Order: sequence, then structure tokens, then C-alpha cells
Amino acid sequence: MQLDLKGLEQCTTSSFLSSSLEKAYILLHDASSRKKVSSLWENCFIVCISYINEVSYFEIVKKDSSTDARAGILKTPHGEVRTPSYVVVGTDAAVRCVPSEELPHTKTQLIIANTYHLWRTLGKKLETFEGLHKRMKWNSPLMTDSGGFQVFSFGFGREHGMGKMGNALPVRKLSVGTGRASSPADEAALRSRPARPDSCRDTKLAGLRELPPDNFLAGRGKNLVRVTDDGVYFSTEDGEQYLDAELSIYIQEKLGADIIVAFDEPTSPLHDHAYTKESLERTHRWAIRSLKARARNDQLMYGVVQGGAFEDLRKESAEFIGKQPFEGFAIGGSYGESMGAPREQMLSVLRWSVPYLPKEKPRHLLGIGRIEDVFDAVEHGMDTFDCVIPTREARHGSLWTAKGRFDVRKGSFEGSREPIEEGCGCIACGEKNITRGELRELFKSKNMEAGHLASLHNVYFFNNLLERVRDSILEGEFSKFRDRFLSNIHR
RNA sequence: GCGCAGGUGGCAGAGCGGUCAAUUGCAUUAGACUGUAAAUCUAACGCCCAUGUGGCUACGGGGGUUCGAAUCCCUCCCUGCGCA
Repeated sequence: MQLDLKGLEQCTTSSFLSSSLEKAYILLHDASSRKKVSSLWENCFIVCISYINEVSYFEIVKKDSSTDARAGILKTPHGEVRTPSYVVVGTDAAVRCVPSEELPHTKTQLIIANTYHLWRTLGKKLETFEGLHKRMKWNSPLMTDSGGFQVFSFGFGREHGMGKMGNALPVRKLSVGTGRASSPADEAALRSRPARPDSCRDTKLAGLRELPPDNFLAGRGKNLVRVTDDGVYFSTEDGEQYLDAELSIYIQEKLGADIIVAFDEPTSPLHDHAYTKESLERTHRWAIRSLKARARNDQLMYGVVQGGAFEDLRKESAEFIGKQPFEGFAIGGSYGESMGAPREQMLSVLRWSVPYLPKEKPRHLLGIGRIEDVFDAVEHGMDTFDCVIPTREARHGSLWTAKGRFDVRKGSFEGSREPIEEGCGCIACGEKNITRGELRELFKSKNMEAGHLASLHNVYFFNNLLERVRDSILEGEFSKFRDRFLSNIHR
């Protein structure tokens, strides 16, 4: 393959962008020539590749005729993901309660781990980290979230008890969620504080060490996050830890997942328009910075749409983010009922945002994943969605079936000889042939096996559901399948 | 038989003169969980009306002291341990 690298290097970035897309495309897909390219240019190429209309890493196989649902194939260095697909959450580089060798039996295709938590636990070890795939013994597609969600969950979300037991709602008087500021004056003072010491900027993992189990979280309700335009300060037992777009991307590159996410600040439907707009503009600046911070070219980066519960802001955000050279797009700040938003709000968010996202690129819905939500998301053109529900609720005794969810710990299941779900192909139902009565006993005796079996079932259930959704799209029967499935769910 | 220690709500176990319908844990019941502060959390848990700084019955049985007893005294019953 003949390539005029010299010529490329002489042109300016803007002319390069406009005139050399094809060459860039070739370069990116030719390993031997890629090595010849300096890292400076490499960044540039990554920007270029995303402008190319023909997206090579995502193929839409079939579009639904009556909805925006689509079935596709997402290609990553560690294999393909057939979409729509559930993304199983493995925050700390492990799917809780499910050993990695059992994951293949759960139909899991893609796992998402968390930048913030791994940054905190690994600390300086990140410099020589062997990569998530190796660590997790998972040689299939992986994704990392940017840590942006923790900006919300440790900050505003924590302060207002959102998404947790639903106990702090409703919130009437809102602060703007900028950390410990208790008045506008305080807030201004906090924002004007220097972003971070330069030493921290130089050594990206400065100040980090391996941590004992987190105790700094003890106590509830305190906002542990201070957001500045530059980045975010997390209050930890080691003092404040600074995270920003550059560091998040740096960490995500060290972690080495196949898909990474731009650093963002989620807002809540409880935030007012003014703050949501301010935050959204910050998220947009962070998105650009995330793109510029890239040093690897073998990861897909998703930009995140925010905008809270406001139509104009969602559109503004989707339009802005949608134009950026990301390989995929995520919609963030979508909330279920527990986040203080009616269910319809999530639908609105999708309706407002999705039309502005490039059709040919993959779309991810962050943090959403109950049955009805999944159908809604697919119907509105989303390809992947991660959610904690299958694993968390499994550990808490809630089992998902096609007839709805039930709490296996209830007394009514004592001695029950019924399987978790008739005909289910998961290890718990199939190979181990566990009954509801046995599972209840395990939960009651606090046997670790309880969470394990329940997780195996729930993870399988959602992956299997999405497989059936995918098949229904391929067969042109999506709406029919959706209606039939939803009508069988008992409340 | 004597000595010692005990008998408290489904269980375990606090309380040892008023603020005790009684701490706490377990159990039970109900609810929650949506980019994992979570194998977790919240609530109810004597009975009755259910509006309450509401009524009633309760800390082995009976009796007593006291304005007032789960708490002090007497007595009976029961349990455990030790000694005969």
C-alpha cells in the first residue's frame, strides 16, 4: 500500500481534515502503516475516521419497518456484539457474584466497568496495568464508563438520596449541585478556586495509592463532589481527588476496554434549566477535551448527550455531541422513576435526542434496563444499554422472569418446588435445577450461593430477552414480539 | 432438701422505682433498587378505635410497699448449676 506520509504531515489540520479523509481511513485500517504515523498525527486520524460516512465498526443488518428499532453488529478488537444488546455491569472489573468462567453461559456479550472505581482501587498500579481483559479473564468486548456518573452519584445524587431507596424525594429546594457550596457566594468562591496543582497535572496518577475498603463513604447525604469547569474534585478519605476529561481518558486507555466514554456531568430532572444548561455546556467542552486527549486508536469512544428534562437542551446537546467525531453516542442522565422522573420522561429524552445522532453509528443508553425500558429504548433506535438492575436485584432476592419480577425471599416461596422460571436456560434453572424454595432457603441462611444463582439467572434473563428482541427485529416482528411480551407481564 | 443464678413481647437478650408498650439482634410482613456508596436499604411488628401528648391488657402466678413497680418486699410455681 502506497502512502504519502510526508505530504500528510505537511498539511495543516484543517486542510488535512477536508482533503485527506480517504488516506486517513486507509492508514487507520492498515496496521503496518499505522506504526509509521507519529502519535500527533494519530490523534488527527482518529478525528478523521469519524467523519467518514461509511462506518466500518458498526453494521446495521436490519431496520424495523414500523419503529426505529434496528439490529446490527458492533465490531470490536475483542469480537462482535450483536445489537440490540444488554451490557452487563462489572463496575470493579468483575460482574458481581458471577465468576468470569460462567459468563459465557449467561449469553453476555459486552461488559461495562467503571473508570472512577478502578482508578480509586488501582491507583498508581494503573501505570503498569495489564488491561481489563486480562484482569477479568474476559477475552470478549468490554466497555468502560468515564467516571462521569460518579460526579452525579457522589454529588447531587447522594445529597438528595436519588436512586437509592427513593427516600429523599421529593426535593423542593434545589442547590445547583456544585459541591459543598451552601450559598451562591460560596459557590462562586468554590468555582474560582484553582483547578488543581500543576504537579497533579504532570503525573496523572499523583497522590493515588492502593486503597483499603472505602470508609469515606460512611454517612449519608453529604455532597462529596466539587465540580469546576476544569474538572471534578471527589472528597475521599485521602482528601480531594481530582478527575477530569484528560485523566478519565488516560485511565480508560490504560484499562484498555474496546469502548470508552467521554467524561461528562450528568444532571437530574430536578436541576433547573439554568444549571442544566451550564452543566451541559461544560459536558460539551469535556467531550471535545476527551476527543483531544486520545492517544490510542483501537478503542471506540462514545460521546454523551445530556440536557436533563428540557427539550431544548436535549436537542442542543444531541445536535452538538452528534456532530463530534465520536464513534458512537450515549444518552446520559436518563432516569427511571426512582430518579424523580416519570417514566414518560425517559421516552421524551429519547425522542428529543435520537434524531440528532448519526444513524449509522451505534447508540448507547446509559444506566437504563428494566424490561419496559429496554423495549422503549430499542423502539427508539438505541443499540445497547447497561444497567445494574439484573445483578443488584439478584443479590437482593428479586428474580426476573417473562411473567414479571418476584422476591424469592418471601415466605410464600417456602418449600416451593417451582423452578425460578420454567424452561429457562440459565445455569441455575437448567444445570442446577434450583427451585424457588431452595433459593429462598439460601437467601434466608445468607448463603453466598444465593446471590450467585440469582445473578446467573437475572443476567441470563436479560441477555436472552435481548437476543429474542434482536431476532424479532431480524424477522420483522419486533412490534408483535414487544406487545406479546409486555402483555404477559403480571404486575 | 439446701445454696446460687434466673424466669421480659415468636426467639435471643437489655432494662432494675417514674421519660417503658418496653433498647437491640434474629425471625416475620411490606416496600424500594435503572451509566453499582448496595449480596443492600427503608418501614411495620401486644390488642382496639384508628382522629390521638387515644383506650386497653402486659415483663412466670398471687399478694404487698409506693402518688407511681418489668424494676423493691413476701409467697408460690418453673428452669439451670452446685452441694447433700
